[in-house]
Amino acid sequence: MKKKITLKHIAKELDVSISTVSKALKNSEEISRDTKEKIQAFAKLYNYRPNNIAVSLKNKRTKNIGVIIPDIVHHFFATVISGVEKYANSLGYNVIVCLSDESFDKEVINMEMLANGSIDGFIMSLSSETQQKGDYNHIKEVTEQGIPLVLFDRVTNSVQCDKVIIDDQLGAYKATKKLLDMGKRNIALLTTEDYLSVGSERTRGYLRAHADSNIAVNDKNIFKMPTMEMEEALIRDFIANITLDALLCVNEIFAVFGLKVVKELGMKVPEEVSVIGFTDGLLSKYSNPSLTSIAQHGESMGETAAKMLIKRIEDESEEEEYFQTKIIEPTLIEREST
Amino acid sequence: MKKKITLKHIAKELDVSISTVSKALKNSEEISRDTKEKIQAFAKLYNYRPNNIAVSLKNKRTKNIGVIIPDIVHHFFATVISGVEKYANSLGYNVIVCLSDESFDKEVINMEMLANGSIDGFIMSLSSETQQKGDYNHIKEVTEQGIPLVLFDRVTNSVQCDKVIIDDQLGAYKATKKLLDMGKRNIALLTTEDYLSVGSERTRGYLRAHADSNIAVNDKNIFKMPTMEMEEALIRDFIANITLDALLCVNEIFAVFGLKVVKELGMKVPEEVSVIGFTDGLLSKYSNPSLTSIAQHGESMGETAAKMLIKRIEDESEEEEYFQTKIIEPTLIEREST
DNA sequence: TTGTACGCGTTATCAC
DNA sequence: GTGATAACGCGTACAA
Repeated sequence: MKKKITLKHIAKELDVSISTVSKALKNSEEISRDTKEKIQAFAKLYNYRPNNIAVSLKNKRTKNIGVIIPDIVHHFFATVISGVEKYANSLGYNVIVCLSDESFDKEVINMEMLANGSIDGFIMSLSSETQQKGDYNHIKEVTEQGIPLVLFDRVTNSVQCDKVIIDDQLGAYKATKKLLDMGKRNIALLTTEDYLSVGSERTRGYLRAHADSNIAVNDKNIFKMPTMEMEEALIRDFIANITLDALLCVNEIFAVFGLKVVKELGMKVPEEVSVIGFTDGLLSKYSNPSLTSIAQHGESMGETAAKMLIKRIEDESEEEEYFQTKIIEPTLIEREST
Repeated sequence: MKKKITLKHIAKELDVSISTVSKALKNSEEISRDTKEKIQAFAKLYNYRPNNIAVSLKNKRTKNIGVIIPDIVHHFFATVISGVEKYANSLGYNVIVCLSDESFDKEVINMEMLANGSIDGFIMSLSSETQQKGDYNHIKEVTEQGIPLVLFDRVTNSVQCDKVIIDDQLGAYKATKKLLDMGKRNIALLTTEDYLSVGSERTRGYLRAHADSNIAVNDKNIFKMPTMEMEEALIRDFIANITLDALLCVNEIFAVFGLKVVKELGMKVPEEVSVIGFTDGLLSKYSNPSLTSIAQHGESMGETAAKMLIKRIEDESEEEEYFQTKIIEPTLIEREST
């Protein structure tokens, strides 16, 4: 087992000082060609690499980005991670992923863990429990310490920081409008309780589309799921007890399951009932019939968030405190279900 | 902006030495009650937390685990991450995720980046390109440095280390046997080239099941995809040019798409053609009809891997070099497609 | 009971 | 051209 080699080892072996080695490896002009060559050859031979931890301690820069998301199994979050990863890696940053599991406590613990020097900045999406409680002190503490933060997707006005979101209202509006224009008049909406920022925005878009078309909304056609959890029975009940000619869902899991229920109840898709979901993931693409859906562009969201964060991290002039909110436009992907 | 507070600050503020502060915060017996109380109160007030980086440098322990996977969008890998995360976090470890994107080079770069002190150990699944090249030097270097490593799912015999896999051969065997027992005689197999360890194992299971039942295999019924990529045209061609009464696929994306093609070609599922896939993810669960599939238990795989790794990390007695391979038994989940 | 000194690995400054 | 020294923040053996 050959242990990791350090500057000290090289120095001793070659009988020079540590600082000489350090400079030589940086190709400093101060060092003679001979010495440099000797040291560089030796370092290459033993595959010397500076210890990241020591460098971090010295520079007060870790080159790590902390990403906290509620859940990794949802396709949307996975794509965001992927986007963050790509951009961050290209600039030499690592990505530390923590899952809050939709729990306030886990979110707090993870943030604290990372905030003590492990990372240079955060990218996060709030857990549903956090949004429900409306308690953002753990986040404020972090920003007050001067650690840059970018919130995405599930955000809040209570925290001053950079944000990346999609225009959820517009997404829902577009989808609803399309359905209305197709002549649908009984569009069921399967959304979440209002404390989830995205749920309430999407509900708003649905309502606005109706208002714009001067079409009344039947309250019975709207169902707000208590959490992001799939509760099949609730969805079954909802759909079975209304008459609908279209179904709009706030995520693709709800959508694909809703689609299934609709078919089981004997309605034809898309002939009798059209279905549209949010998140253009594999589920939408490969469901049967394939789902028309509102793409949230997770990868580009992740990339944008990473870009904003790294800019903040590397920007020395910590003067200006104006924060930006980037809004990504959702896209309607039409498939077989409409 | 209140900067992060250090022992030094506290010491200066309270006019004691740094070591006194350090000891007091650890509730050392050496320090008088008065001093301890004073220091602890002050620390709590200013929300003191030790700097992880400094502690890491000192202890040569980062409490970070590096996870390298080919891809995060595949449901299977996402569940593994989730399993690793849960177990690791419960013991105070962070998880650093890197994606190799099925690329050898990215895999090497990421490993090197993390190996220089950022993590205490690796959990990884080989990229397809790495398996194809059969070049494992970057991995051997890491293990030779004494960094613990656990390989999962896509593994190789060329590297000596702990491993967690599912019994892929058995999984395919079970599925094939079931189909044969149902009277199916033209079972198409949609797999990958043999260089992918899981693909070749699954193919083997398929063949063994036929042999055990004394049923000849028609070579035309086996198609090996060149990569893990979905290439819709290839799958279409394959299925259109054979006669089949069942379809077995090595992952759920292939399966759900295969299902679609079969239906488009006018065959009824499951009446005329049965379909079974690997990976019991959301796609399988919510496809239409829902897919019978072989569960790989990703979450428990992740948890097992994390458990093995952390044990290795925390085990001081680096004597014994016997490595384990944990084999998780796949489960056949029966749904509507068979 | 408290403080001094040292080391973890690196880098930057300054002295020779 | 080379080397000694200090510093990043923490913890601990040892000295006072």
